[in-house]
Amino acid sequence: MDSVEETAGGYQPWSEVTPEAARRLLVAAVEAFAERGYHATTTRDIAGRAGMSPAALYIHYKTKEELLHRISRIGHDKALEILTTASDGPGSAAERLDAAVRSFVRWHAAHHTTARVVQYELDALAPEHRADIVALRRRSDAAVRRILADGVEAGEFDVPDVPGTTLAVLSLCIDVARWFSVAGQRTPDEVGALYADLVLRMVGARPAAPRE
Amino acid sequence: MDSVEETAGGYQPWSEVTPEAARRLLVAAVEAFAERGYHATTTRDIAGRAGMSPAALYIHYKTKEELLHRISRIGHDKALEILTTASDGPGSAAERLDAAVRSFVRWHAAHHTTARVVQYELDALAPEHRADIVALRRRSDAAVRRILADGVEAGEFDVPDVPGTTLAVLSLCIDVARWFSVAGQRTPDEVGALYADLVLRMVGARPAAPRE
DNA sequence: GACGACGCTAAGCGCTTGCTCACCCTCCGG
DNA sequence: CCGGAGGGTGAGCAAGCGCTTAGCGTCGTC
Repeated sequence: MDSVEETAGGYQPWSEVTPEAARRLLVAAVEAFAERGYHATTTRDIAGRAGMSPAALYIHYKTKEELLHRISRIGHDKALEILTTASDGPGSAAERLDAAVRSFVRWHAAHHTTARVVQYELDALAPEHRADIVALRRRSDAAVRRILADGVEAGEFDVPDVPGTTLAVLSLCIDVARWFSVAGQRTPDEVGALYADLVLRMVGARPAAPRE
Repeated sequence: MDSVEETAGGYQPWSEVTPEAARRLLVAAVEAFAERGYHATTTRDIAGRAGMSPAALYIHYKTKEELLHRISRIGHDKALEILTTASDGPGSAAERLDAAVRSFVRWHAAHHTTARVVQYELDALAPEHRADIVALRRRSDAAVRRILADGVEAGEFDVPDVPGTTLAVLSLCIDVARWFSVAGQRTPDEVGALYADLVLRMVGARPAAPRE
């Protein structure tokens, strides 16, 4: 597995996870969870990938579920940051929507192994942990909805159903994590560009967007 | 759980699964897999939901994985049938695309518990079993791509990247299974109508479609 | 150079898992 | 009234699970 290169070579090197051994375990867990799913992954497998004994995991994390929670939390923080940056940024609604979709999709493609865990292992979380993740997701939803609402108000967009379209846009972007690189041959940038274009069409963007 | 009503009251009553006890087990497995995921579901849980002892499962199915395979197979058959019916049907490309998305989405919403298992538990399948499911998915992809290609050729659609847009359309529809009814308040028909409209916008449909 | 503190391991506990097996009903043809 | 077949059960096996605990080596500190 060349996963070390992927995470170490790229950005987001999980720098917020501070004891180095804890970071190694977390990265190993991301790989394992993405590959086989949370429930099919054993603590022995995670520790093994990190080059440690099974017991080492419990020095840095109380349970296997806490590991998932940490991963989910960091990932959702990043996702929310991407969306709010675009949402609060300058430019027309179309430009902001383009930026939001483009960067959100690019992240899901480039970090599809992390994204897969973050987006598809939600209900393996304990109820309390799930609650604070769900709160983050609602804020992501709000960020996108705001762009759409702004665009409609400014007459830039034609969107009969703003909440429904918000849901569809987010759903479309998130699902990139499921299929990306299984199909191969597209770069994250290319997928981001394609999806930004498709979403602008979905909202019936009129002028503004300096593209195509 | 009122799942019995859902599957018995609606269409697709799993009538193709012939010994009645085997059908009860399969329906129980669909519920359990959709709720907790394949790996988190125990054979005791499945048998319990079907009102049987754990050992009864092995009279009708060789392994737990065979159960998943049967579910996946039936579901993918249904999904492919829906798409090819629309794809081979009469009407303009826009009308056929509308029908395809509308019915495909409606199915994913109405049978979201089945769809969730079918679409998101693929890699719990054994390699040989996965292979024949993947073949079915490729045919689904081809059905949608054909509609798009027809529309472009006829000058009805404006689609720069047909394979990429095909992927996006299918991805959008499939992901309905993930979020539907968790959010609540929309009927399968409403989601189908919304999504058909969004997809027609994505492909830049010009005239034809007698809608909106 | 004694000494905790810390990061880690070997061994293993208690429990659950997928699955099996010996046996038991119930039905039905003769 | 018998007998065999097939759907079903209770008990349980081997293996694997998440997690714990006793102890070990290696530090920095005085």
